[in-house]
Amino acid sequence: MPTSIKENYLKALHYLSLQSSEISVTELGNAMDVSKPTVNVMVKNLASKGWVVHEKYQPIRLTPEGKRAAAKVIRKHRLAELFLYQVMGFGWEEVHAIAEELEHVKSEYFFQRMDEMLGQPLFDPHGSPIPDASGHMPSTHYILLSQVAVPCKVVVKAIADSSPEFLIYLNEKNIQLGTELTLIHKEAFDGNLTVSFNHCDKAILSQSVASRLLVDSVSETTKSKKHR
Amino acid sequence: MPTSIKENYLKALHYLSLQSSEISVTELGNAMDVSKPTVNVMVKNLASKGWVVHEKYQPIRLTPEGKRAAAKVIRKHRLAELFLYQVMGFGWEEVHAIAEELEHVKSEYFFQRMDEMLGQPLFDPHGSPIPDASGHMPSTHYILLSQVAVPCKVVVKAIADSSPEFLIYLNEKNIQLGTELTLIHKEAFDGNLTVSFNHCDKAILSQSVASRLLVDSVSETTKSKKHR
DNA sequence: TTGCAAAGTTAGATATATCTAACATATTTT
DNA sequence: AAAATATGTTAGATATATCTAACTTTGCAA
Repeated sequence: MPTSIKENYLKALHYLSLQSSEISVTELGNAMDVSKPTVNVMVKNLASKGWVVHEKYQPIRLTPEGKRAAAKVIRKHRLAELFLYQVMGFGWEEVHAIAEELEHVKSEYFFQRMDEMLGQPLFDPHGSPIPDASGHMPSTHYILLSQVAVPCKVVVKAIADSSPEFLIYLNEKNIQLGTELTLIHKEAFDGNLTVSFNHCDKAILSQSVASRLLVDSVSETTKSKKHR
Repeated sequence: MPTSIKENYLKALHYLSLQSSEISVTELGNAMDVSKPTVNVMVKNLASKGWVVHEKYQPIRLTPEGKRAAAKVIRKHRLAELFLYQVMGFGWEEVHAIAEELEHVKSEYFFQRMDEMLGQPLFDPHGSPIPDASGHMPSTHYILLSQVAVPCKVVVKAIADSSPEFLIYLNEKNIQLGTELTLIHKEAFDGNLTVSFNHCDKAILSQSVASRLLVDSVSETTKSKKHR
């Protein structure tokens, strides 16, 4: 069983692996907000547990067991977030911070019961998929709003940044998961996107915002309606 | 803010204080399952935080701030137990172990919300009173079943031992909080108590069991019906 | 009232997770 | 290709929480 600190390293390694499976000591140090020597020591430790592979001056890489261990922590985090949102009535901008603590609770029963109460949910309140109990991370195929070509119609599927600041911004703009955005114009200079939604709202979303929203394109033939 | 280990020492000190406000290093070591030197170091640490007073070779004593800090942890524990029982449907024999973890969650919102959802409850599933948010521990006046003179009628008000083993025993015997016990006979030799309850059940409760049940005597005039 | 056992303390070691300072290796730039 | 910069490692220190071994104090009993 990893300590909660090691669990946090595993999570960080998972998120960094999304960019590239090869992770540098510096990157991990920045992500965990610790010095490079600290990373060095910890990586040796994680390697001895079989969660990463690492050779001198080489990049760090999660092993399959490491990925599974990370997914189990992320499962707990996301189940907790959805529980806090759905059962306890917290706002989607509040759940992340509390889930950061709950994810380290060891009791499997606690999360099993959450899972049951929520009906084996597939997504957390920010649209991120919930890994299964055996540590399998579901894959998603969403794209960043910033990478969509205009004009186009898309649906907001997930949020790539769960910070309260960003979520409160979305609350104010009235953008939620499932909101259908019609992309009207993209400013070449700064990437600002003019969008309309909810049949009347209109907004200009900065590059910064667009790169934090994961969307799915709405095919004219309205075919795929799989999840949420 | 105490670390979760210090929170456990505070809890142990609270429970030992119920017997006598003067606590020995040995007692605390036994309660925490650590060596005496470990207690020594930790007590210095707790004293530097103002939670205990301790002079060389003297007994340890919780300060008012220490009592308040302990009560806050116990509040979290008991709120968590009731939440697990009432909202999440765990058995009263399961909640203690999970609450041992949840009590260390720092987020005040989490417990505030539990408190609201449960309607500012006064007692946990084992009948123990829930301290208020400012760290005030309510007093109770219940007596141990083992100390009641027979014949008599009493109501089970609280359980002095939340171990799954004991609670499962009570489940099997069909004894719950609120169960009215008619004490028929007390064996002088071993303290075995013959009791009847639920209008038909009868049981012989050992000294060991009777000393783990907190009861209130049922006055013939059926006056006080304050809590649960 | 002395002597010994129980209780408490000190000293020094270990494990985890962190740091800074100094050094080593890679990579990039000119 | 050499110099400069970035990246990574080693060594040694710190804080927390723990241990064992050895020593001290207290208090009871002979």
